[in-house]
Amino acid sequence: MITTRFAPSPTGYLHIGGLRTALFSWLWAKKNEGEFLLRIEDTDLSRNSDEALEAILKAFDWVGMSYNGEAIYQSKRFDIYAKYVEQLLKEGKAYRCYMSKEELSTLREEQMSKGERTRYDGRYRNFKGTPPEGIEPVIRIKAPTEGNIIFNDGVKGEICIAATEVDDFVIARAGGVPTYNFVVAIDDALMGLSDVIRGDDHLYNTPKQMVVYEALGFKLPNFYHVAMINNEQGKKLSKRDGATDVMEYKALGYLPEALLNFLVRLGWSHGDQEIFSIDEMIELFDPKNINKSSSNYNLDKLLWLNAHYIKNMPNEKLALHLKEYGVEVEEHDKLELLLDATKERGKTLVELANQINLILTTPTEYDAKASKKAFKGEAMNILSDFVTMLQTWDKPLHTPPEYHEVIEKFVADKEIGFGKIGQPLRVTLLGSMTGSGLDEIMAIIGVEETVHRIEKVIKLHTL
RNA sequence: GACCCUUUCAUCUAGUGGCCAAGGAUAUUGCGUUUUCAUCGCAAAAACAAAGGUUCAAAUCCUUUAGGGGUCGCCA
Repeated sequence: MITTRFAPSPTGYLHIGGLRTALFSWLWAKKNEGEFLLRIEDTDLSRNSDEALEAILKAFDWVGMSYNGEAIYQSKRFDIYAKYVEQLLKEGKAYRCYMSKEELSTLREEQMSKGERTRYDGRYRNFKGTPPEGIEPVIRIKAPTEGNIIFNDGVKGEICIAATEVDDFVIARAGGVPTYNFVVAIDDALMGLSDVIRGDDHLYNTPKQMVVYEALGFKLPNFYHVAMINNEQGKKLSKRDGATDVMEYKALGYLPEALLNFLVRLGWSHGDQEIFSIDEMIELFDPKNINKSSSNYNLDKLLWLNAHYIKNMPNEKLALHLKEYGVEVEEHDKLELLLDATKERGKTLVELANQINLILTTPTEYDAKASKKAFKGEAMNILSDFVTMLQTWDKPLHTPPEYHEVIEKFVADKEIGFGKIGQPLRVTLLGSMTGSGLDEIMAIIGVEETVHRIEKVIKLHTL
């Protein structure tokens, strides 16, 4: 049985890097028909916020990832942690340390100046005397003092860290609140995790957590440390790099399936395959194919994927998404035609919404460059004649081919090139020189609106 | 500074000693399709960080150097 988890701390929005590790964990659990659990790391009372937690849950919901059972809150488990602190104290595997913060920082400065990695020197490890007055002690765990701490990372291979690099770290603060590395190890063990997939910024926490596992006699899970996502310049992703909040991608018009496909290919691959449906990801994901090195975030690829998913999405479903972007077309009688005519022209739902609005609303502005080019010479007469032909047309006018026939007949009768009517008509209908096919546009808006738009232009240009 | 991780086209990546004078994808450029734009199709350009080894044979193994990242909290 594979059990994985995502363990965010509710101090901000869900970051795309966090979403990727969550995705990897989720996929691995799903693939093995195991469980994916959610744990909220809120042991730091002062930094938590309800809004942050809500934002994280909302982002999970948006991408369609769900977790098994109830979310676990560490803040509600303090009694459990306290019990284990007691146990370790009793067994002599942990001890009270009365070092003041001033003493600690002096020690660090000394070590730093000697060019050493800073760490606690163990001065209270075997302390038997009378504790100093006025100091509320912290609890430290006894870490091994010699040898190496070795574990086999599922991504990076064997990791070997000298025991001297791991100090007797604090497991309970003055006041008794337990610390991160202590509670993570306990919860991961108690929640029955088989596989811990996390960012490689946690690599150095692993030996510390192993000390806790060892002291408490817990079974070690498999660890996988996934390298970071950097910005396009290869530097650490920061707010200045644009969207790092998952929900921002929704606002920008990205489909969740595109974002997940993008993220799953950042640091993971399955041969040459680029497009993965959610089901395929679940079927094919395996942490053994996770890359060792960090990867750069690349907006072009995400955009391409998003365009791909828009193009291939059934129109009904697309219409549902579009509602979130202020476009109500579900009830439109030409829905299929409208979306088929526009969805290849929008890389994001925002762009697609604009394309649709361009067709659905009578233009109020006409692109200056386009109209200068299109509305010259005989253009108004040609448009006027075209109106006449539309109004006297005696065959049905509903589909694009039917409109196409009108235009064909028109250019044949007039003995003019397609461009003579095409350019002015396009600018007339859309206000711009580029966009969907004329036949489609007319079929969508109908004869009446077509005529209306042409007459509006003629009126503007004959005053 | 110390410790740990990492290094294939601009970017994401395939590649586990011979199938590699390195493959795919995005972006770029060109051509074609399209009355426009977009889509689509075809083509081009583009990389094994460097130096030493090991081997009949190295992108793949080893060493060193250089670059990038992470960690060194009574934060998580």
